Amino acid sequence: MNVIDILTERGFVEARTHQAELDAYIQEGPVTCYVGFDPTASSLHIGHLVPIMALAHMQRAGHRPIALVGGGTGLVGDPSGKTEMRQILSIKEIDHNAVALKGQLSRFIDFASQRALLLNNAEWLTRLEYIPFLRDIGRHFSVNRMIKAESYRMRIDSDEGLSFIEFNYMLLQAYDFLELYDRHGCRLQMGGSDQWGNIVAGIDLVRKARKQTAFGLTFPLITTSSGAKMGKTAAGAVWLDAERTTPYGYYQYWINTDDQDVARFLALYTFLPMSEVRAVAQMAGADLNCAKAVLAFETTQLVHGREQATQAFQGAAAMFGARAIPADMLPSSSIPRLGNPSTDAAVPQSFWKLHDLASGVPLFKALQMVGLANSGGAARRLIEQGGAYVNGNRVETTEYVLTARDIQDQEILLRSGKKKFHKIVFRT
RNA sequence: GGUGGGGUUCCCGAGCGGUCAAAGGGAACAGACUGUAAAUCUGUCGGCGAAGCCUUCGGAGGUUCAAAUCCUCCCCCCACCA
Repeated sequence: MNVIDILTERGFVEARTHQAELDAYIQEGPVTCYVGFDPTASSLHIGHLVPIMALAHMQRAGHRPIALVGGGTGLVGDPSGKTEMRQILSIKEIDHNAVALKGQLSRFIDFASQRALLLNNAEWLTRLEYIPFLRDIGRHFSVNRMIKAESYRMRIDSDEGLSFIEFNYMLLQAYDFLELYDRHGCRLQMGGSDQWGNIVAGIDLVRKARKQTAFGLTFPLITTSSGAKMGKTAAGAVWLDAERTTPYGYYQYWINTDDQDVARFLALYTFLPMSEVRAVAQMAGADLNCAKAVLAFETTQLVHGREQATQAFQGAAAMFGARAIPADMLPSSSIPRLGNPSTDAAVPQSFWKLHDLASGVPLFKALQMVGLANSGGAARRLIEQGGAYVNGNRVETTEYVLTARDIQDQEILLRSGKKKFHKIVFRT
């Protein structure tokens, strides 16, 4: 089974060019492939996981992945599939972001001793000179063809239109491919399905400029069964950066996976063997919930490490009830299975002093302070609708005032709705 | 540069002098049902210690007892023309 087969089996492949030739090329021996990441934020989010995992699978199969941080292309902004023009970032912001992305990618891919490369296309793109670029690269591109590209169509048809700077994006990405071919013999580019046009443009450029065949592979856009884009919540994206999304929050995102998505996500977002993952597709009810715990644990562990994942798992047990994971459930997972202490260390918390409570704090105000409600009005509504709890007891009146009597074991546990908890810890 | 059409609360989108904190839908939140799932039904959905008041309809002025709605200037977007 070659790596393309593995990726296909696990649900990573939407489309690919030159199917037979690509297979033959992969069989020949270790290859070099790349995926680009635009540094539009200082953290990657769940939406980036598919390409990251794909690169990790490539490395595990003995190939050499290149993670290309788009320090140069980020200056231009990819319009592919976007309905609105991207905010153009400053060079300083992009450099800062590029550094942050490198750190996050390193958790999934081993960049030691050239086993994988981490490059920044600012290295070559920012040095380009306009006229030579037009003459050497630009002449290979047909505008007639470009404007027909699916990736541009949305914008060309839209009210907002497409600016010239964005129109150039395709050339720059194609040029990246050529550059990586020249420098590192890279002949395979992978990317999201919205990247198809850009990838094909690069393949064409390598063929025209170097008379060589290059390959492309795209990933499907992952949506949840309910149709939502992966990793989007009301609060925004789910980030890999622990400062933006806590490990507990990250774990919670995954454990709330739709029933129908569990097996698919285990295949995509963990390294658990497919023989075990397939069994999950038959599960329902309690078993399936255990599988969700495994999914949440494994994904959290990948990003935040074992200790943080364990704390998130135990925190969930403390809040929602412990759950024994059967030994034969996804046996390759290293999730703790027996005698789990349920510690709530990972549960969102804040620290108060006893005298903060001296004259009592109205509950609606506390809910707001702690972040369980966005405003006093929202907090009042929450209480009115019966969604506010203190130490597990539903609060009946908006007039409720927290006092020292509510403290249990140095803590007050607040809860909003069924699953949002916050712990106030009292220190003298 | 000319002509025409636009910019409304998180998003889409009605409103076109008072009854507008602004219809409807989506998202979101809460309740019921459950399994920290989905679907469904119900309620909520600018801010304020909740009384009434305050701030919102691209920006700045103006008319009026009263402006998201009328007028002036400006900014931005789109279409067609040049």
